[in-house]
Amino acid sequence: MVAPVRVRFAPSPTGEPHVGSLRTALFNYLFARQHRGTFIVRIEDTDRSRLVPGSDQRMFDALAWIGITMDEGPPVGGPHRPYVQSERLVLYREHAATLVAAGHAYECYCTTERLARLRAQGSVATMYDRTCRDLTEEERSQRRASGAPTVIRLKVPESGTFAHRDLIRGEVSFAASTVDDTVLMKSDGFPTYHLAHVVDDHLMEISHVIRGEEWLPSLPKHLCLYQAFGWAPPQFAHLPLLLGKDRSKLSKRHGSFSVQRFQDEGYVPPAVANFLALLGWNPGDERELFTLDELIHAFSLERVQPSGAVFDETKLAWMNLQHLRRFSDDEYGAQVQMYLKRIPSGVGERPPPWFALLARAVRERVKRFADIPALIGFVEALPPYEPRLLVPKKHTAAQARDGLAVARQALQVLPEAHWNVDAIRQGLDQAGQQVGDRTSVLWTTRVAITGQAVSPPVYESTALLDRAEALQRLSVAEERLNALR
RNA sequence: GGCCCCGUCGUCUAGGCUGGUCCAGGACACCACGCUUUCAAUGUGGUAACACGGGUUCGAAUCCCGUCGGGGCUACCA
Repeated sequence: MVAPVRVRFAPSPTGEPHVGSLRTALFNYLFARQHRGTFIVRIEDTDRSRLVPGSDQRMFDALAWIGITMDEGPPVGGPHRPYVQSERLVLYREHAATLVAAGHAYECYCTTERLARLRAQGSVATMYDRTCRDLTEEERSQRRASGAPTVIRLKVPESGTFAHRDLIRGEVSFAASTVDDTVLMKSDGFPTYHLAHVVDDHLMEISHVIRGEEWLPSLPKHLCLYQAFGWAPPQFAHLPLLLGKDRSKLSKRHGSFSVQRFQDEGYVPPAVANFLALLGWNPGDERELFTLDELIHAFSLERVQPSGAVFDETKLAWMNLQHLRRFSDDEYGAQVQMYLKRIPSGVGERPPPWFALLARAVRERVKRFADIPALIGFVEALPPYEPRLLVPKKHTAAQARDGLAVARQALQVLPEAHWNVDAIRQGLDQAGQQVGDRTSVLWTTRVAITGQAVSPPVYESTALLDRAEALQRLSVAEERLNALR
């Protein structure tokens, strides 16, 4: 019987949730669910200077948005509460004291100024010079009496090797001589990430630590801590980094990659989850469209790649369209309605059927909801256009005038109650037959209705307008055509 | 500088552990043509990669060594 799977996602509440964090959360979640394990969220807020109030809640919202549910964490509680590190300070102090008492850690009285100077001059080694490591008891009480700020440092063995079998990279090892005597407890009484993380993971019985590759260099420190405490370390899996176009770690330099931004641009949660999952993982066959549930079944840590992955938004957009297709017109319309309400779109109040119609008009020509407003701007106001635009290529103004006239007649006979796409399509198609030239009917109508050469389909575009408004625009167009010589 | 990780089409990747079926497969993007007298979507076709150099072997994208390249970390931040 193997130990139950317990994984955790441990974000720092330092700002807007980022897609990189979301991916780490997702991999942890998929792994937990697949193994019928437990997914825990823990807030790592040990750095008071970088704390941004409210960002923990933003992160919970981002997780919920993409469909990740947590089994233990600040909002839901759990057997190992509290799940916020700033509320667990006593625990860290006790454990740090234990380490000092056992000779695995020591107090350090060096000032930050001295340490900075040390780093500045030493171009070779940037590690702590261990000045306070072997002080006598007398020397220590002397320093303490002088009121010097104190930190606690890990006493790393001078020789030996820290090795571990990473689930994604295989054997990784570090010579103890290259491992720094890291600070465990800061002078403000808060633990550093290293101490808090190891203590919590052990206390919370974490079985697998799945985190970004940027943590790989601190693995030996953590292994050293487990050793010092006499605890068995969990398994580790270091995920490949998410990269920008220039192949460096995704950061602000590359623009915004906040979860918020993707919501604002109208990407849907299953598409984002699908895309993020495929960054560094693949199912081993040629499938690439997955729902969250399908991901849970297909996922495996063994199939996660070790090399970094460039975040290609073009592919995300394509994938978004694929997921958008799973909505019916009504569902799609409802989503768009909610979306347009969130952003300033210029689209006024409309009944749900109107949005279903809108869905029909735009759904195959839009990859993200953010592209919709530009496509349907003509609905609220007819854009100015050159009368010449009404004349199709290889046609004369007279032909256009005829086509338009027949089109208007065909639509005019439609009563208000029959003002719908099907009737409009029928009317215009018949008009086209009557004239014997579809182009002169359809093209002129398109321009008259939308004021543009490029627009959603004529029938839908026309139906999106009120009957009176549509007829009005056709009349206007006829006049412009008449004025054309 | 030091430590560590990584290296297949522009991008995401399959294949590598168990060498031959890979003159390297799929997807996004791109190009061409078809459909549609809009745009898009879609269909068909196409361009495009095993970083380099040595080994091992009858045979290497696959194993070994080296080089080069890229990235991460190097705080009383996570």
